[in-house]
Amino acid sequence: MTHVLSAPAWPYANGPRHIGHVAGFALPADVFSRYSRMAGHDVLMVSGSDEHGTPILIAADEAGLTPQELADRNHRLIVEDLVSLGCSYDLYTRTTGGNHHAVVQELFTGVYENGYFVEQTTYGAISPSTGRTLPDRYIEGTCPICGYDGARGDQCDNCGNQLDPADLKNPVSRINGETPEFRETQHFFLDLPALAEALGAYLDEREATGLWRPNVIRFSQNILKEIRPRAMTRDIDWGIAVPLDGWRDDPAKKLYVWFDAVIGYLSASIEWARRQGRPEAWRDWWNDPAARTYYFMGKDNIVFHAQIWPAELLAYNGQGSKGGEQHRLGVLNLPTEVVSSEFLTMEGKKFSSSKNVVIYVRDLLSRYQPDAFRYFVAAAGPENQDSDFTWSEFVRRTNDELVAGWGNLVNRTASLIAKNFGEIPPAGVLTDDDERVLAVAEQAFTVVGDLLGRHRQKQAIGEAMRAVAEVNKYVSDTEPWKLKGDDQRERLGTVLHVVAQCVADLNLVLAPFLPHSANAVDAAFGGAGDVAPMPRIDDVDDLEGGPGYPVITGDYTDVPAWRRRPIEVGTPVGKPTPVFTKLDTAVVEEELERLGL
RNA sequence: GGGGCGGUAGCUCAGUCGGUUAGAGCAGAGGACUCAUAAUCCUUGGGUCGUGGGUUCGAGCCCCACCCGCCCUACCA
Repeated sequence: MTHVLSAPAWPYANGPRHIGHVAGFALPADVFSRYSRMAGHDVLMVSGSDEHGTPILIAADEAGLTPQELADRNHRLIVEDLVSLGCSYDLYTRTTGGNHHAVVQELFTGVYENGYFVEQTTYGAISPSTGRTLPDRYIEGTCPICGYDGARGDQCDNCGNQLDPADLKNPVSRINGETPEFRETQHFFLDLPALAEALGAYLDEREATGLWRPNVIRFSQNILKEIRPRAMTRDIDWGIAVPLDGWRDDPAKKLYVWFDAVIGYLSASIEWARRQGRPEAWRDWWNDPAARTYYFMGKDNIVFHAQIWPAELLAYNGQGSKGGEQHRLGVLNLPTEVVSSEFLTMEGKKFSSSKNVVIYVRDLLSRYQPDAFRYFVAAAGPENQDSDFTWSEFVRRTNDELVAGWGNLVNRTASLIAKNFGEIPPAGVLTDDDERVLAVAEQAFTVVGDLLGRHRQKQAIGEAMRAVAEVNKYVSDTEPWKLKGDDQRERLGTVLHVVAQCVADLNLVLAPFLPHSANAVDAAFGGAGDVAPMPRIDDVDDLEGGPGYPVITGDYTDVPAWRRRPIEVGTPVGKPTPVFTKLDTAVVEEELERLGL
């Protein structure tokens, strides 16, 4: 019984999220969380919408909304999508909440008091009309190297060189066309060099566990070599105030969005505890060194989770080369494991909303079952390397593996039982074949559980499906439909009892992957249909008096244990309706057309 | 340009410490069965392991170079 923090990345709220996003963090984290709860751990799964930063401002301007209005709208959309997918967050909140602001300022203050912020003057582009930082990528001009006139401030798309925006000829803002002003400005930099030694020691210790994916640990070690102080404030009017005199009331200076976003894991844990009425309960996951904390994200976020976030924690803890003191939140745990996925592409291309190379979560869920998509992601997602979502492969996986493999086993089993007994029959004497297939199903808990604990979900679901195939084979081999007549009645009951037990076992094993259908399968065999608890949306008040907002939460304490649960003889089983929908292969054409392919 | 990861059957991928004849699923071919959403089960063909060198008794695996894809190298998130 361990405290396990499951921390999926915070979706950015500048628009609805596409399937590539959820494939990289929300779904793997949910599978892991669901499994961990069944395995008996105290799981806290927290995340939320990331709502600060320049892209939100720009999207709001384009939509004619305030940033808060835009964030409100997208937060609600993302909440609905994640609930539709069945992601079992204990709390899914947002970074514009009052609690988050307070926790971020506490972290900033602790880091500041420990001496890990250095104030530096930088030279950067500012929009004269708004006073906002103009990030490099939002400046356009003529490339000083090749003369291409559509070069971005960070890089020229024509010659590929990296640029300094101050060197661009005729620089203009891509946002409103005005000429940016390059001027000096004061910012707080996180003193990463002063934390580098502690970070290195931390990564060495993590590497020694052998648990991190090799590319993640190697990459993390590598970026440590060229570590520099990094600005943690911005010239922007949308974000969290810098809690220092002279800064606090400056409307044009806010904390850098990434400084606050990663703190969300902590603030959401605290928010969860406060909403539980047990305001100190979060400490079990954050102050107890025996707790384990797992962070799920795409590979582009490794630097923020394996360097910036641990650095913020070390600085707050006073564990860098400058020392320091403990603060109100105590000594906080660094990530046990940074579980980074690769990228999902779509029909061989990178996702791009602007080019219509995109499938939004809600579009997919409006036409297909959430578990069909969850199956695809678990079996063919970007766990270790980039993987490609194609509609033909989605249809094939759904029809040939989910429907024809697992769905068919469920259906034929329930059908045979309904037809012959109408309830779970008792088992008589077991043959070697009976014992063998029962062992396969029971061993699936060990095999699949071990893989899930090590974040090898592809292999895990593969092993589960291999067990499904073995049980299908057992049904074909024993031919229960041929066992007619009174003298074979007991044998028929035995076979069907054995298959029903195997189906019940595998249904629990598959529940982390396929929670919606796990409940449907459970119900088809006379259960309560509650083996996989589902999240819900609550509209809550802000804890610091701000406007209320929707959150995802749920009660997941009452889950079946990760082991065989003997089926009960006499449980009524009626004629089943198929759990999974077989897809017409014509949908491939339809969907490709929708994408203009 | 620098750093990292990957390239294995038509497709998607596995391949442990260097060790016998490189595996699985799907697709293809043939057969069995009829409980089941024409699902299931059995048999079977299919490979210059990106390219070229090297180390070794032995290389998919280790070393070097190159080609291709992706990520990072940003004040995007």
